[in-house]
Amino acid sequence: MQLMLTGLRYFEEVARQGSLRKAAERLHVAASAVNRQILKLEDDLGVPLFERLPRGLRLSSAGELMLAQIRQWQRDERQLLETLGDIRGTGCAEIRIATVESLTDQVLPELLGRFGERFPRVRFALHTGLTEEILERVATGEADIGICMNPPPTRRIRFIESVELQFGIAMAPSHPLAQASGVRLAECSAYPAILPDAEMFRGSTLERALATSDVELTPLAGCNRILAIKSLARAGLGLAFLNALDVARELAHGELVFRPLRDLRVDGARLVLCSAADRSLPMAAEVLVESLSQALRDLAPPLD
Amino acid sequence: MQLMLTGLRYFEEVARQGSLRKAAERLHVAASAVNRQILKLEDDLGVPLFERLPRGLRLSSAGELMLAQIRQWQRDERQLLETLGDIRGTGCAEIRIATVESLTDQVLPELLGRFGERFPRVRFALHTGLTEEILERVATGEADIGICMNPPPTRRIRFIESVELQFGIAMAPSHPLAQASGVRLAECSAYPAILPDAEMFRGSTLERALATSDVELTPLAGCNRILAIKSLARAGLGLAFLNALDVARELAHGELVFRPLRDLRVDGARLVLCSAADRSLPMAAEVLVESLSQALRDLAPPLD
DNA sequence: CATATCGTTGCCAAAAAGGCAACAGTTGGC
DNA sequence: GCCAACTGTTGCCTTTTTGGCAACGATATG
Repeated sequence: MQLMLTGLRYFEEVARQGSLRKAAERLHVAASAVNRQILKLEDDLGVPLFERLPRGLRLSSAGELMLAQIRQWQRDERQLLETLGDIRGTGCAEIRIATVESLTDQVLPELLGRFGERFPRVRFALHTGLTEEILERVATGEADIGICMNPPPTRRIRFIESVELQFGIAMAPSHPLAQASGVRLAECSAYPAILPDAEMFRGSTLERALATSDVELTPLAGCNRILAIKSLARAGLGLAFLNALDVARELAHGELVFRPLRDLRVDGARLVLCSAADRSLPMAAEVLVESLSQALRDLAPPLD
Repeated sequence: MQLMLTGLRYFEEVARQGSLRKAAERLHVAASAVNRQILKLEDDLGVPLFERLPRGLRLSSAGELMLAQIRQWQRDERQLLETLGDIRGTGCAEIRIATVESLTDQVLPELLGRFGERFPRVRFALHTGLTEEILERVATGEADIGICMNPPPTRRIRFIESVELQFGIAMAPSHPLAQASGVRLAECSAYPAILPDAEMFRGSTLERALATSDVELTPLAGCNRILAIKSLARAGLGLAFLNALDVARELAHGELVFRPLRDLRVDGARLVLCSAADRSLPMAAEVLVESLSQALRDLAPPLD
């Protein structure tokens, strides 16, 4: 496997050896062949690359430049071939995932960990964002795989798997509603709410839930990070309107209590796995998609 | 003139066009030829570079990497060929000169200016230093041309031209000795002297002049820069022991007065042009050497 | 003066690349 | 539904490039 022109390889060896015949020997070719390549190079470039001495060849100024460049190219080639070698068998060196924030907390790390055992050489690029940005990245090819909430239908995107998450309220264990069994949306208005900011709110499950009712919440805080919303709820400041996945870890640790909203009749919290419609995924990415599909399906039966 | 493998050029064009036939058309070859190069590349690398769609080819992950590298190599190639083009006709893109400080004041700039009119694309690298360092640079090839004072004989260096400079004292016009016509070394001991520091003193003309006489100078200041020595002398602080070349510009401006030392009988101030013995100079450098030879010879008849 | 080593060149065989025509598959328009 | 217009691919052949071998002239070394 040689990406470089034979003449350049020969040139490098001649420069290294200072002699046509020595170079030819190491290259396992006839000296005349090497010589002709050098002469052709010099003729093409219009510049002598060597000065001819009675005992051999020595680089000219032009040759020095040429040699430096060739060495650089050889390094480039080695690295490229190494990376391509990694790709062989996996289809790619890196899988770029655009995802909602909540998956990066627990589900995705565990899944990627298992994936890494099977494909040790594949790296990952995670980017978290909101639905709009995720879809944009998938569509433009900046991301191979996307996982987002409630995506609008598009033919640029191929939707692979879709699961309905439980939507409800999360609160500190000390909160009055923590003991209630079936909470309605209207009951929540009596307590302070920790809401997402305008950008997160747009298109969210909560937006549609409020639109289909006449409930007015009493906002205490707005926030552009789920992590922050959860922290505020954990501190007992109020109710957080999230889905079960968002608080999976806090539930497991008993830091938060989750109650689904009983009267919610919008198909609100759809978590969707997707990729670009017009491109086929590398093999390893396809495998990862399959694992992700399974993982999402496992989320479907209510965690609690 | 193409330094890159044909297969890589074809690949780049195919990636650009997204189609074998379109690429083949732009490359002025048959589509089958292009196709075979691509297939051969993929076979050699063991990785598919394109995914085959009914409407053409699209880059795979491996192909993206490959393309990025090839684009880089194309940029490298353009720049290299440009530089080599500059070298064509001159033999080099840069001439590296190691020289004594005093030449960089007036003689060298003027000479390089004239040289630049004839070889506009040749750049220069000037390095000033003392004899030892200059010879070292020339010998190791760090410099193409050296100009130094009183070099010890070596067979690693080829001495091209050698001129004897007048050695004497430089002083402010107001100095008592400025009016004297023939000054002896012994007379100088009566006045403060501005001497070079230990490193500059070693091997210098002054060292040998003092060694062959029993004169004791009265040092006022030591200095490691000729410029500083001259400035001190110009300010009237004392006598500076230099050669005529060192003060050529100040003499022309009337800022200093120079008096050769009459009784000096050492072949002290030899300014020598040299290059490495074991390498031949690029054409442009050879021309510059010839100009320098002439310029040095022009210094030989006393300036004053 | 002999010998060894250097780059270079002519002649010929081997290998690589290119051209042409045909084939199989998909897409888009009528 | 069929035809035209694409696509990539393959077999057969010619052209071009590259390599091997032997010999030549020149230079340095013993």
